[in-house]
Amino acid sequence: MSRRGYGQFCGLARALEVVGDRWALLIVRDLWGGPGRYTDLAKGLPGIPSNVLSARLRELEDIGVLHRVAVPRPGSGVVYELTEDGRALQEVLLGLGRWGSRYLTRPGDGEVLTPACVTSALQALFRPEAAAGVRATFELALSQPAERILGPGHAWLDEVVVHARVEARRISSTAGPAVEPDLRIATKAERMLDVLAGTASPREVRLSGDTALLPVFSRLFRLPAAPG
Amino acid sequence: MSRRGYGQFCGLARALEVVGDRWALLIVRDLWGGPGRYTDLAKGLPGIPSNVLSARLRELEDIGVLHRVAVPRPGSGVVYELTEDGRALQEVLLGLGRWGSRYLTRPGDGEVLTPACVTSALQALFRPEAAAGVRATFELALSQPAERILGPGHAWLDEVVVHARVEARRISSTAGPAVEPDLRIATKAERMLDVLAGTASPREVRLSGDTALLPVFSRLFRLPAAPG
DNA sequence: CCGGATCCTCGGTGATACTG
DNA sequence: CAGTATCACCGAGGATCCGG
Repeated sequence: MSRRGYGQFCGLARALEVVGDRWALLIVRDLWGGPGRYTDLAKGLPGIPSNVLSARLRELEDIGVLHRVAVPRPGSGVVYELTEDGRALQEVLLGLGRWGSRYLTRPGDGEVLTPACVTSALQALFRPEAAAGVRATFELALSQPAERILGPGHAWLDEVVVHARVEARRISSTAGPAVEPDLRIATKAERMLDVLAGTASPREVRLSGDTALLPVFSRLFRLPAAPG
Repeated sequence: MSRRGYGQFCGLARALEVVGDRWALLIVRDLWGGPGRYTDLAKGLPGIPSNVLSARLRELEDIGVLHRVAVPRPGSGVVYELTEDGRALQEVLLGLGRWGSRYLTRPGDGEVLTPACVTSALQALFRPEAAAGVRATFELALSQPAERILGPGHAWLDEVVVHARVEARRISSTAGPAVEPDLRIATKAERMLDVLAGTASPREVRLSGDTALLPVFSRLFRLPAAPG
């Protein structure tokens, strides 16, 4: 982190010098879904100081993890996009997210869900071996209580909607609603892990579409065992 | 990092809160080879302030990534050992180290090799598909120039010796010399990547044992393409 | 509104010295 | 050997302001 290195000729140390700064890897995560503009990133990273976001974007660009692209129209027009080196981080970050999800129980105080949180979780926890023969599109709508406020001026989405397409033992997950989901799952944000684990109470989950697909959906994912 | 979280209910964010602090992942890396004591860690992490090492160890212990074990004899007797959750980080860190190794060219100013750097690199860059039929023990001795000094009071190893056992398409890599290596490779630290890539000049490498195994050794590893 | 730049504060980090 | 104590410093946090 910082300009100060670790003094070691080591791939891991070098990686941490390059993307170990605070917020850096979350920026990379938020750009998985495609190019994003400064304001999109700021929205997906509630609480990041604007000067830090600005500094990280410049550092990550200098390093070659992302590059800025001028977009013709509309808007003032500059988006940030991952380079090939940046996309090469995806499998690593999925693994790190999978590891970290063992420390997730329910949203803590002041913790919110963002679309990138959900899409990355779906990809990280996906079990290809359990997806044989599954071919469906799922839409997930997670609502967050308005009380969960970070502070003045910090906006966040009161409902996070993402969708996932499962096909050929692979999953692709994108922010936003699906055009025609086979199953739509709506619940509170704090129930997300229960839905993935298959332990959610039916009374807490509102379904639309092919209801029988819910257990199919849950079996697609594996949550790591709790620590200890 | 720090006590301040990211405000997101996300596995990746949680992981970064837990092990994203500076030095934390390098401590985990240095404990792969087995339990180590405070002084061993300090030696393997040249430049880490003692208070930071102390703080990280306590934090990582609180979280459950490692735990301290009282060792009967000899010495005052306390070693740090990875827990199961800590060992679960290995594959992730190998991936991160593999990603970061694309930014390695040669040791920069003030950069040293440590045994953990070399053993983790061997494991990270190993290609199982290229190890079919290979069954051998290699010893690697990398010498570092004495001029590469970090500062007063910072000791480091002037020669890093590790060994690797390749068998059944797997590699195990350990610090220290091998009991009876099939091939011993000695060169300067700055030539390490050349040896792994198979592009080292024969004049720069001193071999002992079955010399014909050198190309076999080099083909066991793949270095990522340079960035850009 | 977008894309930052600027200013200030606070606390983690780095470096050194010291102790059970 | 295994840390704790102390202090300077600089990056992160937080708010505000500015040019297109």
